[in-house]
Amino acid sequence: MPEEIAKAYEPQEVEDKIYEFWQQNRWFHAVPDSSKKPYTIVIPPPNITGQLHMGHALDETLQDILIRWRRMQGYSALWLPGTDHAAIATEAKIVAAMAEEGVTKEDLGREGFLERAWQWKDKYGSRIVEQLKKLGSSCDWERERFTMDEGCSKAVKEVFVRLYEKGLIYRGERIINWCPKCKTSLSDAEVEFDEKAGSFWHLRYHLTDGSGYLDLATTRPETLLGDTALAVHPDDERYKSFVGKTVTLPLVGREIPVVADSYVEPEFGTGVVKITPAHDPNDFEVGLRHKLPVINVLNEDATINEQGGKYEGLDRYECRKAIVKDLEQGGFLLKIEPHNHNVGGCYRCGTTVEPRVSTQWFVKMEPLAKPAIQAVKEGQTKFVPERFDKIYFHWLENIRDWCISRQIWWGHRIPAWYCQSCGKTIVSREEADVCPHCKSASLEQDTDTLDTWFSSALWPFSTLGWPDKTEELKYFYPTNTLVTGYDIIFFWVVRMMFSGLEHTGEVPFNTVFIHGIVRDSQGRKMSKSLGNGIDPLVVIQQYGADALRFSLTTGVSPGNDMRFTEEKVESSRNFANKLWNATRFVLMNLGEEELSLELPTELALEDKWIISTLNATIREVTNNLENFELGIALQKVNDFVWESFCDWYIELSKARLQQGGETAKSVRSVLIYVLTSALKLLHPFMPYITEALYQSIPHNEEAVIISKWPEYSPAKDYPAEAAEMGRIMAAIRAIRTRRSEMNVPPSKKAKVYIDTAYTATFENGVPFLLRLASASEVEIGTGFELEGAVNIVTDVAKIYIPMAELVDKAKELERLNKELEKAQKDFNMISGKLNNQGFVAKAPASVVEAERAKLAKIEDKIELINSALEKL
RNA sequence: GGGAGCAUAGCUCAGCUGGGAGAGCAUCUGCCUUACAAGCAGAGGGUCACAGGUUCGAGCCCUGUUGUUCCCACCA
Repeated sequence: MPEEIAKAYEPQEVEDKIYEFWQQNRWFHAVPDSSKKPYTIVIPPPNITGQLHMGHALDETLQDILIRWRRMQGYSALWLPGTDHAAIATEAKIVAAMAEEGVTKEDLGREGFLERAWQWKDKYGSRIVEQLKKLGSSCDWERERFTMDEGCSKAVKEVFVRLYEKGLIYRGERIINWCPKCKTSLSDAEVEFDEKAGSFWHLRYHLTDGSGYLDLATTRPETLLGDTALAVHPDDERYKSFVGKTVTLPLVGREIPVVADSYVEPEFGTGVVKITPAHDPNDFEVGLRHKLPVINVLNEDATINEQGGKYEGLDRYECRKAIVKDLEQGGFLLKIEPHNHNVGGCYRCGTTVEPRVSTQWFVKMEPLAKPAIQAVKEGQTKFVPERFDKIYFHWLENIRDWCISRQIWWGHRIPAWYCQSCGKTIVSREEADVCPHCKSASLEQDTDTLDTWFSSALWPFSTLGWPDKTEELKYFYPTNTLVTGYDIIFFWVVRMMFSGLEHTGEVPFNTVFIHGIVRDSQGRKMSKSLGNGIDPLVVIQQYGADALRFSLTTGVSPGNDMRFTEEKVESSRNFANKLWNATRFVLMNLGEEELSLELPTELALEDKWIISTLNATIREVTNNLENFELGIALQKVNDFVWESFCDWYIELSKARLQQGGETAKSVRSVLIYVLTSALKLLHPFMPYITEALYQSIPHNEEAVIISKWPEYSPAKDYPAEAAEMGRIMAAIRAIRTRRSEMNVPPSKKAKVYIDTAYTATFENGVPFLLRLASASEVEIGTGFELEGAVNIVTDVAKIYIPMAELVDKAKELERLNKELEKAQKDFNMISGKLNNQGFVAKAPASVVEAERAKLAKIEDKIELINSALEKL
C-alpha cells in the first residue's frame, strides 16, 4: 500500500488486488481443526444458466458477513460454494441455442446432446462463479462443487436406491403436471398459478335413452374428447333419477355413465360436472373411485392424439375452437359466459401446464415429512424470522407424493433398469448389465432423469462427502446457517430438511436465515420482462462492491423485502469515502517514530470517552450479529465511525496532535487503536476497503480478514469520564446551535464565559471549546457581569457570549423564557410520573432511578435558567 | 376459501424481550474550519392507519376495522 493515499476512495483500484491477496494466502480455505469450533454455511447453488442478479447479491452478502465475522471470531468457518445443474432451465437454454443452428436434440442423440451440455456448463458455469467473486465472497473455492459432479452424483444414486429399497420411491401411473413445451413432467411445486380470463361454456349432454338431458358448464370444452362420465352430488334431488343412466357424449357419440360423487358442489354451476380422468386431477380421483376408463387424448406437445378422431393433430386451443364450433352447430352449446380462473403454468417457461396421466417415479412423502415437522417443532432447526416456519409446516402437512422423474436428458439419470425378458425392474447403484432375476442381458435403463431439486435436497451433506464418512462431514455437518429467500422455502429448505434427517439422521442446519426480495425503486419485482433489473456488476463497477454490500445490508430487517435505489448506493459509497479519509487523516498525522499499537497507559478524557463508546459498540454489534440483526449491526458501526470517531474524536484529537511530542504520540496510538477496531467491526460488511486501509496503517496482524474480532471488555468502560466528556460536548453543541441560529459564521470568534459547578471538567474542555465552539478565549468563573451577552444554558452550565451588536435584550429574555417553559414541561411530566404511586411501586427500580436522575438534571437546568433570567 | 406481511417525518425504511420516537435521502440556514463539498455545523418536520382493551406506562401486547402486498388452495 502506498504511504500517500488518494484523496477519494477508488474501489476499482483495489478490489481485484485485495481479492487476489486473500486467495493467494488461502484464507477462504477451511479445514477440520479440533482446536477450533466449526461454522458452516453451504451456498444456495446458483444455476449454471444464471447471471448474477440483485437477489444473489443480497444472499451472498449476508452469507459473507456471517462467514467473515465467524472466521474473525476464531471459528473454522467454511463457506462451501457450488453451482446447480438446473435441469429443465439449462436444457431449455441449450435446446434454444441449438435451434438457432437448426439442430435438434434428436439430431444429436442423447450422448451427443450431453456432450454439448457439458461444454455449455464449462463455459457458463464459471461465469456466475467469477461474478460471485466480484462481490468479495469469501467462499472456499478449493471445495467448489457442482450438483452433477462425481460426488454429488454418487450421493444421488445412493439416496435413490436407499429410498427405493425402503419403499419410499415407487413408479406408477398417476396424473401429473405436464409442460408441453419442455415436454416433461413437473412437480406440484414447479407449477405457478395465475388468474386468467377464460369462459364458461354451457353444454347439454342428452341421455342415451332419449328421456332427457343434463346441462353443465366447463372451462375446457376440448377435454370432452376424454370424458368418461358425468357426475352429480349424491344428495342432489334434482339429479337423483339420472344417476346410473348414461348420456351420449356430444360429437363423439360415446355412451358414458352418470355417477354420484360428493366431490361435486351442487351449488356451483349447474351441479353437473363432466369427468375427464386423464386430464384433470380431481376427475382422476373421481375416476378411481368409480373405476372409470382413462382416455388420454393429448400428445406430448398438447396436440390431440388418435383418440380425438377428426380432431387429431390439432393443437389444444385450435381444437377448442373447432369443438365449440361443432357443438354450436350440433345444438349442444347453450351459452358462453366470461369466467376468470386459475391456470397453472410451467415455472421455467410459463407455458400452460397440462394435467396428464402418465407413468412416473414418485417419492412417498408422508413418512419423510413427519420427522421434518418434528425437528422444527422441537427447535432443532429455527427459522429467522420465526414466522416462516408457518410456510414450512403448511407445506409439509399438506404434502403430496413428489413426482421426481423428468423426461429430459440433462440431469441425473434414474438408476433403474427394465429387463426386457422377464419384465422386472432393477434399481442399482452400479451400472446393471445382467438381470439378477433371469440372468438375461437385455436390460434397458430408464430414459428419464431426476428433478433438479432431488440433488439440491442433498446439498448440505453431499458436498461434504456423504455417503462416505469423511472427516469434513464429521466436522462441518450439520451446518450452522442456511441463508436464503422466502421464495424457495418449499422448493429447497423443506426438501433438504427431510433428506438430511432421513439420510444422516440429523438436521442439515440449525438456523434458516430468511431474507426478502430486492425490488426496484418503485417496489416492483425486478424482472426480465419489465426490464427493471439492475445489474450488480454495473453497480460494483460504478460504486464498488463494498458500497453495494452496504446498501443491501443497512436498514434491512430479516424476511422483509427491500427497495434498491441508486441514492442508497451513493450514500453507502459516501460512507466508504468517509472511512477512507478518516484513515488518511490518521496517516497524515503519524510521526516518524515507531508507533505503539497498544493503548497508552495515560489516557486523556476524550480518549476514555471514545474507548468507552467503542467498547459499547463492540458489545452491541456482536450481540446484533448473534441475533442475525445485520442491518442494525451495520447501522451501529456506521454511527460509531461517522459520528463518534470522525465528527467528534478526530476533531477533538487535533488539539493534542498540534502539541506534538509525547502528547501527540499518545493520541496517535489511540487513533490507531480505535481506527483498527472500527476496521475490524466493519470488515464483514465492507471487506475490500477495510482490508486496503488496514494494510496501509501500522498493524500487528497479517490481515484484517484473519484478525481477531474485537471483544467487549469491562476494563474499557469509563462511565465517569464518558459523562464528563458528555457535558463538554453538550456545551459545544449548545454554543454551536445558538451561533447558528444567529447566523454567526464560525470565522467570527468570541470569548466564552462559563459559570458552572463543574470547574475541572470545563477546564479540561477549554481546548475543545476553542476549536469546536468558535471560542476566542474561555473564562470559567462565577458572577459574570456582562452587558449584552448571549445566554446559553445546559444541564450543568450557564454560558455567556458577549456579542453586543447581535444581542437584543428582549429577544434574549424571550428565548430564555421559552427554554424555561420547555424545561418546566419536562419537569412536570417526569415528576408526574414519579408522583404516580403505581409507577414507583411497579416499574423496575432501574427505570425509576433513571427518571429520578432525569428530574434532578432538569431541576438543575431550571435553576440555571432562572438565575440567568435574573441577571438579565 | 385459508394464511402471512406491511401501514412510523415529504420519500425509502430501522426500531430486539413494553419505559428516549430514530436513520438515510429531500428541504431550509450558515460554512472551502489544513481527512473528506462524496464534506462540516445547525434547523424545521411525526395524534407511530383507525377504534377499543390490557398495563403504573403501548409504535411495540390483545381484539376489531380499513387500506395494501404476498403466499397457499382442485371448485368444474
